[in-house]
Amino acid sequence: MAPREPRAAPAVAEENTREKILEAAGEVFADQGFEGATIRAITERAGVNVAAVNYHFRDKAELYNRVVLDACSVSAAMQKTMAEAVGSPEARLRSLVYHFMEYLLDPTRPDWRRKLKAREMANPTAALDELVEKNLRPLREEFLLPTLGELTGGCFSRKELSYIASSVMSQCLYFLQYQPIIERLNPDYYTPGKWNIEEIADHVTRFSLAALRELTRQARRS
Amino acid sequence: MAPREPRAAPAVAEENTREKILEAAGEVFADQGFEGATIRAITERAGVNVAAVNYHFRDKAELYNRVVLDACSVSAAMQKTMAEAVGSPEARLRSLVYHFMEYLLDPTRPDWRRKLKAREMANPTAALDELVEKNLRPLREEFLLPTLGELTGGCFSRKELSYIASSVMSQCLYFLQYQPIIERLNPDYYTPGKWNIEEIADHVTRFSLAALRELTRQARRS
DNA sequence: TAAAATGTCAAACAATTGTTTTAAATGAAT
DNA sequence: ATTCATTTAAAACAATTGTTTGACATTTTA
Repeated sequence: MAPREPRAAPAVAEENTREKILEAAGEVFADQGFEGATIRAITERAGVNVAAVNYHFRDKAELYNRVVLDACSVSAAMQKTMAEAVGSPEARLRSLVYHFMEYLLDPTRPDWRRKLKAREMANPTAALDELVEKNLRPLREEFLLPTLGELTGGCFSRKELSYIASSVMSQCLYFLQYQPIIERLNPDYYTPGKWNIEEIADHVTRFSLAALRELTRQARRS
Repeated sequence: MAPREPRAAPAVAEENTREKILEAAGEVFADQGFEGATIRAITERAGVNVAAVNYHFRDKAELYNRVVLDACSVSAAMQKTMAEAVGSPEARLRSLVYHFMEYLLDPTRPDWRRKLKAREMANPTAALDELVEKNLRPLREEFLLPTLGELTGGCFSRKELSYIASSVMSQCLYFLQYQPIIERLNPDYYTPGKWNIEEIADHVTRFSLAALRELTRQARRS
């Protein structure tokens, strides 16, 4: 029997069984993937009964969906800081890049969220659609593209701007998705788990702004 | 269900069972991942018996290893074209980007290689070490970093150059790894499965060269 | 030609999978 | 105290998993 709407206060003592499952499932799914993770591994780590998953969530698939959406949902805090971004287009781009990277790499949160995002992007399920529509597309359409348009003074078509936006976003995403490669390729100045977000965001912004300035200059010349 | 094959003569000569398994395993592993793929799905697609996998390969794990290493090995052709790259640093960077993207996206080969690479990078096994050491590091150390050094006239430290190299590579890798996102984000000018490598490589090169030129100019000014 | 070797197959194996069932607790409402 | 929905737990379920078995057919070897 499925749990009904919280009409009244939760009957039995701990509502935390559900939360314990979500937390444990995040770790196991990130490590083993959807197929590799077993309900028994999840419930064991959570210290609850096997049947709890099918009770609190319809089945394994819905549990996975819930976990992915929770892990990928952009925090309200970031939404706000981006919406509030003011000042010169350069400053706005810098703020955008910084907060996007902060969202991607957030070192204050357990690392399984990063793994799960990477896994989902490399091997998408239905959850990716929501991730794109709710997080990435608004970021791009409402903040990134307009800002890039300003920075280039309307010199470029939408398609060209789209490519440029990809170049900016790709640099941010690189440090999320390719962490296993970066660890191997740059062991000299990369210490695992400790991202220098400030430094990375600074480079990405500088590199991108430099490209934009030069591209605009070239476009104006012709 | 006994399709009753026409007494297919199985004997010593038929080495192609092994090849059929490898090909089918590539597709299934790319689609379902290691855990999600079942030996029965593989052998069914290959049109061979279930026991064939355990006969020709020790077990499922060894089959996966064999498939991944085959898929990720860089072609000798690309090694050669990169080694032969001559001309101005700008031309060399362009050639580098183009051939790297060609290696990543190679549309003449079945798409499961791309998927498998993406999967491996997001969720590395021991095979990733070989991929990095044999493919990515030589590319970076022998071709990318020296070329970038020339283009910036020695204005930057190794660490700064390393960041710049990351920016260039990230743009290339983006179109490999984030294909599911690109499909959703840019349905207007992206047609699934048909990459315009020429166009993408052209943009990446132009964007990167523009950034390098402006960055160098700024560095010289101070 | 006889015997060993090789490759393939259907069938069965033991283990594990996600899920369901059944029953026992628990706390709030009557 | 009784009722009742909600939550947990143990056991059983049917299906699927990777792997092994043993027989059969073919080739190679001697």
